[in-house]
Amino acid sequence: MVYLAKIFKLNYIFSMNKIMQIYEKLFEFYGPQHWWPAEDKEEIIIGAVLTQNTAWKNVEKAIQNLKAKNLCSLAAIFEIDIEELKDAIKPAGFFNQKSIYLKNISRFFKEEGGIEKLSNFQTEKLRKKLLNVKGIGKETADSILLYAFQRPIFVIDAYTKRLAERHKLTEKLDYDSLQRLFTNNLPKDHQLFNEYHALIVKNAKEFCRKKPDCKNCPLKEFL
DNA sequence: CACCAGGAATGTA
DNA sequence: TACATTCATGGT
Repeated sequence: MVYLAKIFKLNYIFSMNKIMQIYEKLFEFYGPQHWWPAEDKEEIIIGAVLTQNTAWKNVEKAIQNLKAKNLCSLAAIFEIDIEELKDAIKPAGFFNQKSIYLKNISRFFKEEGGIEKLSNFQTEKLRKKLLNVKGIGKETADSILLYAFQRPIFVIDAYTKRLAERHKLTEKLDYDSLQRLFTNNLPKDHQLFNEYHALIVKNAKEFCRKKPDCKNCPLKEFL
């Protein structure tokens, strides 16, 4: 029974919790989101840093600048002069810090022998290694784990927090509590976690930014 | 003009 | 542990 429930497309057979119901509603409304929007895993990792507290639109410009200079890889970022790196990522903001963060991450992957080697580590071990890199916090680490390494780790962001708040999914709104909430109420499926987080972002951008438009939101019935 | 965006590090009590 | 501050560009 529990095993069958892991096949999330059949989960409706069993009693669906609120977390799962919200996912079903979002997926029904928006369909698959095809995240992470990037050509390869290294671009995901780079984008994960660039998007820290930054509109994705600006990250896209920075990524394009990097690609135009053949800098959109960890090896290239490791080698390039940091001032030139700053110049390329400038549209994404916080370029003084992010240039250092990207250098740190590129050095980390170099020292660890690349993505292939790191793929051999268990998820929790890999997560701790990522968190040791200055510039990678919980959300960035989890984004990399989920979208680049395909690990079943649920990403919590400001949108997820606001969703849990508005729909009264829980009392405790800190990162770890929210992550446990979603993890404990969903089948541990990386593809499901992938879509769910992307759908939360999609929905927030469409109905919650600026003037909240709750009457047309697919989640209005859960308020 | 103010406010926010797919956060994290650092400092304070 | 629990908040407050700082970082910076570009869109609304």
